[in-house]
Amino acid sequence: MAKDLTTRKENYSQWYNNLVVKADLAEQSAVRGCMVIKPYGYAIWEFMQDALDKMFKATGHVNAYFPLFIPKSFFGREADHVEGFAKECAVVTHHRLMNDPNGGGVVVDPDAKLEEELIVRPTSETIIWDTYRNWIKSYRDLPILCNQWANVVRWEMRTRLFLRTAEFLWQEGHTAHADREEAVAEARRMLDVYTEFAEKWLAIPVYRGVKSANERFAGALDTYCIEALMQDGKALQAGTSHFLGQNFAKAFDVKFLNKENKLEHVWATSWGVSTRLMGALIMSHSDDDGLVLPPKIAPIQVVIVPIYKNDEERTITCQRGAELKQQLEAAGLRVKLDDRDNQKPGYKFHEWELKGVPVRLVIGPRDVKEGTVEVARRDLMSKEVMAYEGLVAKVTELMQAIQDNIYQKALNFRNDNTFEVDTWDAFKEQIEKGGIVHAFWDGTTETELKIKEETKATLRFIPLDVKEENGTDVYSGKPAKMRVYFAKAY
RNA sequence: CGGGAUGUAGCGCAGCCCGGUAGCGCGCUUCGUUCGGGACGAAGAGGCCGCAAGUUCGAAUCUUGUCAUCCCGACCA
Repeated sequence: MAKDLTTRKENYSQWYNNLVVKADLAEQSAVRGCMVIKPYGYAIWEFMQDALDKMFKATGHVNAYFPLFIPKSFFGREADHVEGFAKECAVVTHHRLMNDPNGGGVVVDPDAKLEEELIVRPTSETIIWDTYRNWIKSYRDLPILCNQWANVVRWEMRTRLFLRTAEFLWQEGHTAHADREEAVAEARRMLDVYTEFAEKWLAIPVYRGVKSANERFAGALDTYCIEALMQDGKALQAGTSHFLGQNFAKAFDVKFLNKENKLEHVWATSWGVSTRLMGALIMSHSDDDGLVLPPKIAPIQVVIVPIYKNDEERTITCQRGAELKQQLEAAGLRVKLDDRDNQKPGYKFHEWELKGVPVRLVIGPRDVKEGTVEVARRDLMSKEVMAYEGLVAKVTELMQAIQDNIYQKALNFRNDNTFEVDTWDAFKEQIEKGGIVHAFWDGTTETELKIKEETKATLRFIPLDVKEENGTDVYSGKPAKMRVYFAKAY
């Protein structure tokens, strides 16, 4: 176990907070609820951004940027939307500071009050749809497939590093379409993109589904989601894609002339993932020794640690290490040679394990003489001695093997912790223990809320293409047509 | 917004009950010895004790106020 890292069993939430800070991913800032993302954590986010951005572009999307500030009046236009976000908005009321004439330091200049307050965006539907009105006149202007990488602010009561911060980074796609079918297809397509990203890159298996009316995004007709299961048995919503219908087009008067020369409202989607994925990544794979990063998004994929007793040995092992680094980099790997002279090998081993580097190569004088290298895997915490010859190919293969193993392990955990239950007692008992529960639901919000009240479990999603079958609701005992998934969630 | 807790060196903490001018561990700096799983020795640097009043000859310590943060809930990506 890593020094000073709380174990998961001891206190899962403390383990998480501890790990985020110790692995140098992020730390609390001077501003309540806002974090500083440190270089190592930000590097992971950049790999996420890079992969997602490529996938967005491959599916025909382009990037744009819209303002941070939104006129207050915009929020009133869509009733559900304002209700959903009103309680967590940061509001700008003034535009100038001054020195307090009474010597109280810098104060807000009361003469600099804004005519209309500005809301720091909690999400950008309103400002974007106000803009789209000017962009869209004809069916020939559609579809619009825009994404933006941005920060947003939601004034949360209680925050946690990456999982829920007052300010967070995300991408938000906002698309406009000529008809309903195309918009629904777009929302579904982006759910596919998120699924692929979560599973192939982050090695996080996800369930795909649609939210109940109660859990739907404010202003959406349908909210599709990917849900992941964390190691403590709680679910985490990892991404959402919304079919917005014509709600925003109506609220912002966005119409187009169709082929029949008739004026119609535009159909919309929006979809996003955030730095919350960092939290999902950490909680899916990491252990009591620290982070476990899937090779595809690990800022450092291979770390090389030289072992030596004197200057001469230091020279030859570092030389061999540098040579190996060059070869690995030529093969496209991200490599760090840890030639610091002020730390002993043991210290370095623990540090890189804490930071989740997938593979560690150790080169001592013995290895140089015998043409070998010690190869250690972070995911298995195993090590073996391999020949220096042909090592590049072996390490390259290891990357995929580790990526697959991490995914498989998470998938097994997820499957082992998804339970089908048919009685209310079994439901309560299982929710208490943790995991995802698959049970019959009568389809009413009333039942959903009662279940939440009594067990704190929420209806996470209704599976896509859910099969209709007859059963009885696990709570109400009323006839039910389908099984859905419940869990306690982040 | 309810409940709990904490503010003393970069980090983690002790000292407070019983007032007398601040200490420990880690880290940091320099030198030497070390180096195949978190090294050791020696010598150093670093703090108006969250802030503001009050009591007192004297406050990290007592009183009052205030600010902030963290944790657990309710709400949310």
